[in-house]
Amino acid sequence: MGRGRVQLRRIENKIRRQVTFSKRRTGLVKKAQEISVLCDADVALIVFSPKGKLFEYSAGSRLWKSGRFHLVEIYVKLAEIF
Amino acid sequence: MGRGRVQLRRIENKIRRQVTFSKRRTGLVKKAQEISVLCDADVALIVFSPKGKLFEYSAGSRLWKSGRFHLVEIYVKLAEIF
DNA sequence: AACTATTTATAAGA
DNA sequence: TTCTTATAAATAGTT
Repeated sequence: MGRGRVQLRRIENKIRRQVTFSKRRTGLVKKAQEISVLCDADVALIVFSPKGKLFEYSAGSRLWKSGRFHLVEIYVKLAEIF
Repeated sequence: MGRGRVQLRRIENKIRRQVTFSKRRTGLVKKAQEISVLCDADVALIVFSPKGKLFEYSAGSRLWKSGRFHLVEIYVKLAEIF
C-alpha cells in the first residue's frame, strides 16, 4: 500500500525499517482490535522490535474480563529468553 | 475497506461474522508475516474464534530459528485455561 | 470461492 | 515523529 509496491524482504535501510515498523505495528494492533470486536474473537499479539525491546498486545473481551489469563505471563516468559 | 464502512462493533449476524472472521484472520496473519520479514521483527499472534477453537500464529525468524522458544508453549498454557 | 467497488492502510515526501 | 497525499492492498457486499 502506498506509493510503491512492497517487496517482501528485509528493509536494509535502518531508518526506513524503523519508520515502517512503527507504522505497521500501529496498523497491526488496530486490525487485531477490529477483528476482536467485530467477530467476538480473542486475540493476543506480541511484537518484538529487532532489539527485542517492544511489546504490544491486543485482546478481545473474553480473555481479559475473565480475569483468568494475563498476557503479562507470556511477556515474562519471553523476557527470560531474550 | 470494501463496499461499506465498517461499524466497529460486534457483527450480530452469525454467518456474516464468520465470513468476516475468516477474511480478516487471513489478512491479519499476512500483515504479521509482512512486518516480521520487512522489519526483522518477531511476532506471535494468537487468535481464538468465539468458540475458542482457533489458533493462528506468525513469527519472525529469530524466535523460530533460535530453537529456544516455541509458541506451542503458549498454546498449551492457553489450552489449560480454556 | 470469485469478483469488484470502495474503503483503508501505508510508502514516500514534507 | 506527525501530517499529507498518491496509490497499493484489503475487504464488504455481491454473485
